[in-house]
Amino acid sequence: MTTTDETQAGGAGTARSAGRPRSAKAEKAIIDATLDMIGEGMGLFELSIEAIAARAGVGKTTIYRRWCNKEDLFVDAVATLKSPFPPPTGGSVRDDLIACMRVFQRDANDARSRCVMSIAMNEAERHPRLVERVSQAAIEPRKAVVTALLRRGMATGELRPDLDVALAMSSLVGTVMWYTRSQGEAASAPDLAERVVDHLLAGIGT
Amino acid sequence: MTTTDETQAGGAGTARSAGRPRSAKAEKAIIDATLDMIGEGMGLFELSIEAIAARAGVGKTTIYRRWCNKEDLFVDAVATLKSPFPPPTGGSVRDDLIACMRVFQRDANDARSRCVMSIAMNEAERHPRLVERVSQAAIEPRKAVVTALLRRGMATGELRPDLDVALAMSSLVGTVMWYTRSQGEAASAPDLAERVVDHLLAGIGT
DNA sequence: TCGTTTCGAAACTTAAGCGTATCGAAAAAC
DNA sequence: GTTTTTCGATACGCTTAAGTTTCGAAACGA
Repeated sequence: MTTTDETQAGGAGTARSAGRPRSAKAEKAIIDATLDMIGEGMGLFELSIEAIAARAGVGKTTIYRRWCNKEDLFVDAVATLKSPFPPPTGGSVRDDLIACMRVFQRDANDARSRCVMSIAMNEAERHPRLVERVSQAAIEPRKAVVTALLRRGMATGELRPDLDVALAMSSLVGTVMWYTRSQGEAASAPDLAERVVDHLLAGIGT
Repeated sequence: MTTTDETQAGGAGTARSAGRPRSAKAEKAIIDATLDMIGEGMGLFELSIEAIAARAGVGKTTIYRRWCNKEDLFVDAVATLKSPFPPPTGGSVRDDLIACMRVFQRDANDARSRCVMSIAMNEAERHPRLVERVSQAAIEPRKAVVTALLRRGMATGELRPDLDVALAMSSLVGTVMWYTRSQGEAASAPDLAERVVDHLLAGIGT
C-alpha cells in the first residue's frame, strides 16, 4: 500500500500553515465508517470512537484532532446524508408524486436514511441540536418539495381544492414508510410508489 | 413509611417454599422504572441496571434474582405494554376505524408506546428475539383487528371490493403516526382520527 | 536541510457499568 | 423460637471506552 495519499483538504484560498496537511482521505474514511455503523443500527450511545477509528483504519488522535467529542462527529456525519431529491419534471402532479415516493421508498429500505428518520422522530428531547441539524439538512427540503407539488396540484385542478396539505403529505410519506417497514425489506415492490399515489388519489371508499 | 408491604407474588396454587416471599411491589417498581426510562427515549444499550435499581429504590440483587440479564428484563418490561384495543362496535366500518385510529393517535403521543414502534422498526436485525416478542404482544393483535375491519368493509360494500388491505392498513396507521410525529405533540388534534379516515375514504384526487 | 504539522500506534488515566458476593435486617413457614 | 429466603446496601473484580499523552515516521513549506 504505497499510495501517495493525496492529502490536502484546505479550501482554495485558505493560507496553508506550515507542516503536513490533514489527510482528506482519512476524514472521508472516518465519516464513512461512522455512517456505516449508524447504518448497522447503532445509536449515538453505542457508537464508540475506538470502533470507528479501527474500522476507518485511523488513529484515535486523527479523530480527536478534528472533532472534540463523539456527538460532534455524529452530527457532522449525519449532516452529510442529505440524499438528492428529484426536482419536479413539470409533467403531471401524479408522476411527480410517484417520483418522490420512489425516493422515500428507497430511503425506507436504506439503513442509513432510516436511522435519520429514527433520530428525527425519537430523539428530539435528548439531542435537540442534533435533531435540528438533521431536520434542516434532510427533512425540510423534501417537505418543501412535496408541499409545493401538492399546492401545484390544487392549482391545476389535479387535486381537490380543499385539500389538507399537511395531512396529505403525512399520508403519502407515512404510508410508504409504514408499508415498507411492516412488509419487510423483501417486499420492496417496484410499483409501490405508483400504487400508493393512486390509492390515495382514488380513496379507499366506494 | 411503615406500610406492611403486601409481598406475595405467588400464584394461587403454587406450593410456597419456606422463607420470605418475593416482594411484588419491588417487581412492579422495577418494571415501572424500566418503562419510564424507555419512555425517556433510552435504548436497550444505554439503559443500565444500576440506574433502574436506583430509580426503583431497589438493590441490584433484587433485580438479578428475577432476571438473569438486562435484555430479559427489557423484554419482560416491554411485553407488559400491550395497551387495550377497542373491539369493533358493530356499527359502521368508518366509526370502528375512527375508534382504532384514536388509539393509534394516543399511542403515537405516548413515549412508551412510541418506543415499542421504534424498536420494532429499527432493531429487527440486532435483537430478533426481542422484536419477535414485542411484535407478538403488541403489534400482531392490532393488525388482526384492523385487517378484519377492512375485510368487513369490503364485504358490506362500505369499502371498494378490490381494496389492497395491507396497503390500506399501512395508510391508516402510517398517516396517523407520521402526522402526529411531524406536527409535534402539541398538534394532537381531537378530530385527527376522523379526518384521517375520511381523508382516505374520499381520496385526495378530484 | 530544517522546522512544523500530521500520521498511526500504543500506553495511560479515569469513569461507568456488569454481574457476583457478602452483610445485617426483615418476613415468612414451621 | 428456629430456619429459610428475600430485602437493600455495599464492595469487589472485570471489561469497555472516553479522552490525553507520547512516540517515531512521514509529508509538507521555506
